[in-house]
Amino acid sequence: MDGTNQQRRRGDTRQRIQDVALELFADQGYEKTSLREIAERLDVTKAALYYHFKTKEEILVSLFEDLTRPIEDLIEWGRQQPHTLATKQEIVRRYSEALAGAAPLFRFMQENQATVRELRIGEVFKERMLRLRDILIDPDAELIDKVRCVSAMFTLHAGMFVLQDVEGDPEDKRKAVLEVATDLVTQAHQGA
Amino acid sequence: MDGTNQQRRRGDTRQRIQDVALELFADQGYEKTSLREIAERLDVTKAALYYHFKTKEEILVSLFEDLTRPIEDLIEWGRQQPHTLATKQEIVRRYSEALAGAAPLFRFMQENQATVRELRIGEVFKERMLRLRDILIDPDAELIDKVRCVSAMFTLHAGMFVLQDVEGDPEDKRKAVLEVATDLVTQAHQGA
Amino acid sequence: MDGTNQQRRRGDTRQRIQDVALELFADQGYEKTSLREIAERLDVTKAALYYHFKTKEEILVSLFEDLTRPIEDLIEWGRQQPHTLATKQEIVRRYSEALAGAAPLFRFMQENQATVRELRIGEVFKERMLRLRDILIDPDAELIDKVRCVSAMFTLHAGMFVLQDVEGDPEDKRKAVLEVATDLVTQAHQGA
Amino acid sequence: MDGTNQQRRRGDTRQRIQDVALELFADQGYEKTSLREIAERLDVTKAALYYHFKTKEEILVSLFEDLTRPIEDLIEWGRQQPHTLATKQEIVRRYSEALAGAAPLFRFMQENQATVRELRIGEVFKERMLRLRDILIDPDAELIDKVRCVSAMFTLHAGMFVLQDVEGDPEDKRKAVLEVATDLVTQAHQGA
DNA sequence: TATGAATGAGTCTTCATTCAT
DNA sequence: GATGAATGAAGACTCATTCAT
Repeated sequence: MDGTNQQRRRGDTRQRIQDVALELFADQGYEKTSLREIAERLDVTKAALYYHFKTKEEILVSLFEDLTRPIEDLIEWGRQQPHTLATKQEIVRRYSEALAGAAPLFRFMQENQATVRELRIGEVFKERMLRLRDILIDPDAELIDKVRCVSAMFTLHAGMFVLQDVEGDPEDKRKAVLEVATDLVTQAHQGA
Repeated sequence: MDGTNQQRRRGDTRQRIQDVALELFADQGYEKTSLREIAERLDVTKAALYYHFKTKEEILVSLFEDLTRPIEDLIEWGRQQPHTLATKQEIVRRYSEALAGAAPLFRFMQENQATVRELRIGEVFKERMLRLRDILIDPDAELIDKVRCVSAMFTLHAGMFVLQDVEGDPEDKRKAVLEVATDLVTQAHQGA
Repeated sequence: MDGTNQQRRRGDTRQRIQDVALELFADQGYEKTSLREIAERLDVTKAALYYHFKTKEEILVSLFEDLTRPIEDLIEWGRQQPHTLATKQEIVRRYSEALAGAAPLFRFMQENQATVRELRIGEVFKERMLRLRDILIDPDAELIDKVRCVSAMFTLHAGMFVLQDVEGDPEDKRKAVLEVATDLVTQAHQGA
Repeated sequence: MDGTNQQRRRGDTRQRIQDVALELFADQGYEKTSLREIAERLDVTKAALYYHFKTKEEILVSLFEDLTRPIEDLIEWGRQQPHTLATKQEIVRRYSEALAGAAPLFRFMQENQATVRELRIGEVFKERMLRLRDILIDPDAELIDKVRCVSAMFTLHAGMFVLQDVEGDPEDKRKAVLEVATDLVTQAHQGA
């Protein structure tokens, strides 16, 4: 009976560590999640974690890299497009989808900014956000339009989590969030 | 010269603890800030902190209570007004000002959500935000208008910090953020 | 209304400290009772305790001295009597009464022996017990009779506390304990 | 020479912790024995203790469980016997032996009652003593006979430690204590 | 692929005590 | 007859990390 479970666990320990770690990081925060806790949940020893990852931070880095590759790709694609309104709207649309695919990670990033800032992924993430901003808004745009863009990005990032206690279908909510963000970017593009 | 310092330190240690704690909490996060660090900065012993505050969390609670009283008052005021568009705009305007007066604390709340959620102030803050939301938007409004309101609140909370690397006068930035938030609330009020 | 209380508290703080301390020491043990706790119960500051007593241990010493004076006197009296059976029985009877008059302290001594042993009163108490033993039993008596005497003393000391969960009038219990102890001493006196 | 020591230390650290802890607990009391002290004696770090035991209390619990199993068994056996005088005497005899096998622990329990009462083992121990009492004496017996039984138990528990400064062979002393306890139980059984 | 055993640095917190006022 | 403010030492406990096996 346990045989199947044991079998299945062969070879995918690394993946299971990532899964549990992400869940706990997102739930409790990075600092409050200890390697002991992760190990206990998986029924392995702490030392086993160190076979798969060099440090605690490395677990997070691996999650970040694995889960945000689509976003990295999206942004790189965006930089090579003409910065038309259509492109911007397309970017926002695809960004919204990408976020939905890695929701727990982004919830984590959102809720642990102080911690993330000190970590390796903090730098990477920040720089990525700046590249995204530079696609969505011209550096010479009016201040208020910059704010609109930043607001759109924030809405995308945080919208979902904050709406958790609002009733309604998650996909409907995502669409609503997307629409508001698109509006903001559109207004920003057209200037006051 | 030390004489004056010593003199001045008489009786205001509690305040000085709060000041240093807020700075460190906002800078490094709650968990990464140890009481040892706070004490060292003040050149007192850890035990001295415990003379003034019962626990580490109490320091944070005291900061929260001292600094967010105007906001609590504002929200209570708002609940007693008719929920007209004008009221909503007034609330947003005054909220923006109140936030500016406690910027470091709000930066802290924003960047340490995972931590704050487990703390006593997390509950209080969340409940306050819900009250604010209920002033800004009708519970029966369209989903998208709810999102607009939430987006407005987020814009106010996070706008300033995210714009830190954008050049420009802080007060100008605040005005821009306020304008975007006001727009969102206004759109939300008028429905699609 | 508080005036009377305040009035009454004038000048008897020392006594009140002793009362509260004894209660807490007996209830929770010496180490687990902090001066903070005592002070809080009395609604004074810790420093006030130090006005009346030089150290924590001194509070205990004062309790011991105040409450065990009758016992000290009793033992001194006993030493000057002829060591007849009648004397021994009389000693036991009066010891039982003396104990009842300082029950909380003796409960404390009984339940905190490890602690008391390291304290100043430990030595005094032990030496007193040896003097009592030497009254109750001849140094050349059979081993078993010595045990009987020690057992009698223990019965007196611990009997009451252990019988707390037995129903019945406290004074009846004391009488029963006294009778058993007297029996033991009598048997010891008469030898096998 | 250190080689052998090192060798020997492999794998029996848990046991060594228990040994040292029991010695120190019995000697100085529970509260006055710090984990630092235990660790230093063993030449390991405090953290090593926490690898083997979850808390300080757990060390004590493990000692209690390991050392009092025979007593638990004895009492369970006793409950299933008819409560005749012979059974009672047999119980007392075997209890005396069991105590001798765990003398330091019982000395500890005896001398740290206030502390033990607040600990997990306090409950267990108290309940065990009540079961023993219920074997030795009928709940409807005269008060004085109840006292005799309690006195017998106390004599067994405390007798040995108190006789430490009396000269004589330890086994002789144990026998004498046993005899006094047996007498008391016998008298109690036969009623006044 | 893991585990068992351990470490060193650090955490928050509590305590008895002191002393100027 | 007390308080306010502080200290130094110590407490139990947790953590990320290491390494021989």
